[in-house]
Amino acid sequence: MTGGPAPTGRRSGLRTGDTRARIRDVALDLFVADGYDRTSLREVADRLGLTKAALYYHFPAKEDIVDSLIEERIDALDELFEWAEQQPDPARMRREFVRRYATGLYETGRQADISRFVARNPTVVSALPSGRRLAARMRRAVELLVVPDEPLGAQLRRILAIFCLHAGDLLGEGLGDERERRVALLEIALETMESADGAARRAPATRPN
Amino acid sequence: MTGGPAPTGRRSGLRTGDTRARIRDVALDLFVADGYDRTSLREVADRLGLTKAALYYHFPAKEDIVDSLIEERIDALDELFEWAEQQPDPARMRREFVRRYATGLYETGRQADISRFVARNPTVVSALPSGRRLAARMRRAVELLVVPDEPLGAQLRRILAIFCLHAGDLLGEGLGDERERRVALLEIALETMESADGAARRAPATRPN
DNA sequence: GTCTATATTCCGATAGAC
DNA sequence: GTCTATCGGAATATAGAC
Repeated sequence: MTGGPAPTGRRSGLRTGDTRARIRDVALDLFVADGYDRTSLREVADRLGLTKAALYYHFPAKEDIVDSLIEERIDALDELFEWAEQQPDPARMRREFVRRYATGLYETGRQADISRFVARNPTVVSALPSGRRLAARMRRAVELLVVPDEPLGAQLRRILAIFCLHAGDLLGEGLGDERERRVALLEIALETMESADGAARRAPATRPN
Repeated sequence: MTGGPAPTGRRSGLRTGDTRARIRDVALDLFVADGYDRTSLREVADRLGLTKAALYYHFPAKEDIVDSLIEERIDALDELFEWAEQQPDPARMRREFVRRYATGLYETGRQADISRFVARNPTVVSALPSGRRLAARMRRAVELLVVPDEPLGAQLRRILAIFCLHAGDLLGEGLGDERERRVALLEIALETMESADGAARRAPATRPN
C-alpha cells in the first residue's frame, strides 16, 4: 500500500527517500491555509526546495495528492466501522462510537488536519471520486448513529454530536486551549447523544409506514 | 438591438435593467454548487446569455461579486446586532437572539444561500477583506451570546447553538424536508442555550482572576 | 450595455538531460 | 529523483466598436 522508494541517506540535513511524505505534509498545510485551488504546485515545490517537475515524479497529478490524503481518512473510518459492526449492544455502541470517533480525530494530529482540509475545501472534495467515497463514509457514520424510527429531532441531535467534534477547530478559537476545548466538546457530544435518547422517549416515532 | 428601449420593456422574456441583480443570482448559484474558484466568469456569462465583457461592466472584478454578496449578509447581521444592543435583559436577549438569527437565516432564501456560499468557500471568504469583516461579525455574535465568566463547556454550547442553525442544509439532507429540519434545529438550538445555562449553574466559573 | 477581439498571466503537465 | 525548459490552455481582465 505504502510501497514507496526506500530511504537512502541524507542531503544537507534533509532526509531523502521520504519526499513523497514531505510533499503530502507541506501540501496539506497549504491546502488548509490557502485552499487547494489557490495553492499552486510551484508554492508546494518552493517550500520543499524542489521544482514542480520533481513533484510529478511522486504524484502523477495535483489531484492525486488530495486523493492520498482522503484515502488516509477513509481507512481510519473503515477501521472504526469494522469495530462498530462487531458490537452486540447498539445503544452502547453508539455512545462508544462517538468517543472513539473523537479519539481518532484528536489523538493523531494527522486525522484532524485531513478533516480540516476536507472542511476547508468542500467543493474540491465533492468534485473528486475519492471525496465522494469519503462522503459515503460520513453517511455510513450517520447510519450507525441514528436510530431508525426516531423523531427527526433525535436523529438530528445524533448527527450534531459527531458534527460538534469537528467544530472544535473552528469554534471559539479564543476560548481555552485546543486540548481543553476538545475535552469539553466530547463531553457535549456525549450529552447530545443522551438528549437524543431523551427526545426519542418523549415522542416515540415519526410514523413513517 | 432595440432602437429605443421601452422603460418597462422586455427582451426575449427576460427583464432588462436588472442585469446586475441577475448576475449576482446566477453567480451565487454556481459559487455554491461548484465553488468560487472553480466557476469561471464564462460560465456565469453563458448561463445569462451574456459575454464575459458584459459582466465587467457591472462588476469591476470577479471578487467584487463576492463582496456584494458578503456585504448583504453583513448588513443583515448588523441589523440584528443593533436590536440586540437595545435589549435590557441579557438572558432574554440571548434566547431571542438565537430565534431571530434563525428567522433571518431561514425566512429569506437569500440569506441562507449566502451563508451556504460562505460555508462552501471558506478559503475564498477568509482571503477577502469583506470576508474578514464578516468573520468579525460572527465573533461579535459569539460575544453577544457568551456569558463572560462561564465555564468553557457552557460557552461552547452557546456557540454551538448558532452553529447548528447553519448546519441545517448540510446535516442529514435525507431526513425530513428542509422546513421540518429547520424547525427541529431551532428547537435544538434553543435547548442547547438552556443546557448552557444549566452547565453554568453546575460549575460556577472557570476561575480567570 | 453589450459585443468582438485581444492582452497578459499563470497554471498543470510533459519531455528529456543528468 | 531532480533538474531545465517549455507546451498548451484557460482564466481574469481590458480596449474599443456599436
